[in-house]
This record gives sequence, C-alpha cells and structure tokens, in this order.
Amino acid sequence: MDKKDNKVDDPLTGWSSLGAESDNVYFFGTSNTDRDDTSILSEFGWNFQPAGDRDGGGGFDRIDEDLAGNSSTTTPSIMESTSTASVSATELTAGKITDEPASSNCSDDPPEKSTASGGSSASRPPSDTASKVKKKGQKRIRQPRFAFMTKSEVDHLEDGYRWRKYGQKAVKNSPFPRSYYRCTNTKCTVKKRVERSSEDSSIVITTYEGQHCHHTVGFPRGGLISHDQAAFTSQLTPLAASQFYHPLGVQYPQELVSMSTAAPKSRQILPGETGDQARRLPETSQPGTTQLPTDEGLLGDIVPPGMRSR
DNA sequence: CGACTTTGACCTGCGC
DNA sequence: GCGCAGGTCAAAGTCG
Repeated sequence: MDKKDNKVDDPLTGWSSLGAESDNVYFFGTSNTDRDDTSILSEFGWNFQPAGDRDGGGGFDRIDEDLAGNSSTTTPSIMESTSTASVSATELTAGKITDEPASSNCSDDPPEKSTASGGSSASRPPSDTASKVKKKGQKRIRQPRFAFMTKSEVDHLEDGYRWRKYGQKAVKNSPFPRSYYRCTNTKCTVKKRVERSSEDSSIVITTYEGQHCHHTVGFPRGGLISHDQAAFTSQLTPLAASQFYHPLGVQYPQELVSMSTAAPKSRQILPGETGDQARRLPETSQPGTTQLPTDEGLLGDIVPPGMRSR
C-alpha cells in the first residue's frame, strides 16, 4: 500500500516518514559537525554542546574520537549499514520535531486513555465510548517522538526503564513484526516501538514517543549516576553518545546507525499478507529479556541529564 | 499472585 | 464510502 509511503511529514504529529520511498528522512547526522543535531536533541531536553561551550575541554571532538577509536572495528560497518539501510537520505532538519510540547507526560489522565484510537469498544465501559464520542473530531495529539536505528542482535534493548509490551503487529513489507511497549510507570505515558529493518535485519529501529517524567527504575540495576558522568556523556556527539544512551533516556551500547525524529510509517505488505492475521508474525519475543550483551559495568552508571536522581 | 507477554479483535486515520 | 495499515485494548496464558 502506498497510502502512507509518500507521507512526508505529518503536521499534526510531527511525524516524518522513513519509508524506503521517501527521501524525507530526518535522521540525526552521524557527524559531530552537524550543529542541527544539538538543536533537535535539545528539543528533547538533551544538551549536546560543542567542546567550546563546555568548561574544561574534554570536548566533543575528543570524546568522539576516543569513542570512535574504541569502536574502530565496528564503526565502519555502521556507516555502511547506514548507507544500505532504508535511511538513504540523512538530511537533518531540526524543525521536524513535533510541535507538541516535549514536556512531561506524567498525568493522572494519560492522553492515550481518552484519545486511544484502538481498542474494542464492545468490551469497554459505556463511559469510554462516551468519551470517545466527545473526542470525536479532535485530532489525536501525539507526543514528541524520536527514532533511531541501532545495530543489535536483540530487539528489546535495555534502556534503564521498565516496559510492558502491549501489542505486536506485522509490519508491511517487512518480515519482522513491530512491537509496542509502554512504560510501566503508571503516570508515565512514554511508549516505544521496536522493529527490525526489513533491509538489514541487524538493525533495530526504536521509536520513542513522549518523555519520561520519572527516573530510571534501578538502572542500571541499582546504579547511581554522578553529575560528572552525566556531564561527560552530555558532551558526546549524537553518534558517540548514542552508544551509551539516547536523548530520551535510552541507553544503547550497541552501534547506533542513525537517529531521527521520525520512524518508519508504513511499508509494503508482503505477498499473501492481509488483514490482522497477516499482520501478525511469529516473533521471538524475549519476555523480560532486556539485557544486553554489553559491559553494563561501564555503561550502567550513565543516565541522561534530568532523569537522574537516586 | 503479581507482573508481563501473547494474540485476536477492534478502532482510527488516511488515501483513493 | 471503502479498504488498508497502524495502533491499541484486554482476556488469556506464562513465568518467577
């Protein structure tokens, strides 16, 4: 179906398409010279500042170099993957972030409860139906979203937060299903989608919607974070930093392929796939498995600024 | 028993 | 209006 493949940028959702046919792909550049990266990241409450803006040097470039050097054996593959993945165009546009305030999602009245598009109304209380009618005509308000691609063998990556899977759907034109997760914090409405690239199964596309209004839960399994550590990582380039965590508080030691304020919108359905049944594909879900084959001892103490406490 | 995953069903949005 | 695809719900099942 090409209905949404050509969708470029939803003015309401701020959602850009990463469809293979779309050139309007807004990924964070992997170059630390791309100043717009910081603009976008700052929109999510993340501050990547050039070395010169920070006291002490340390800097942006140097850290980047160091990290690049540490992962020199894998970095080249990252770039190759970037070019071969669906992200052929890596234009960076700060303005592609949704207009919705990137404020806390914490609320006693989570938006998705009243504006949820899905669900079987037949099995819902009348009040829910009533609210749905009330909401009719209103566009669904989307939370700020942030997508990035990571090279990883595991689908669900450890990010310090606890997630509850609430759905899974087969993705059009992709052999891999898309999983939907919601933060287990009752007042946190952050969601994330996890799927694998149909073009490169080693690439995991993770999309976050909203921002956490709470701290990580025992991340990294009880670890604390110091301001120095946060400051350190906050100086990393998007690429380098992403090897630890992403702007919304996600830790990703895996190789980051690219980051974006958008995520795949739709894809071609596979031959023989129709309806909900076809959209569901068997997946090797890993219940409760969010562990990463990485050195958590090193990465574990890093938490994004503003999300640390404990 | 609580937390979490699985999965069928259903709703909404969008393009035609 | 129709059909498709994305997204979500919630009952049932699983696990520790």
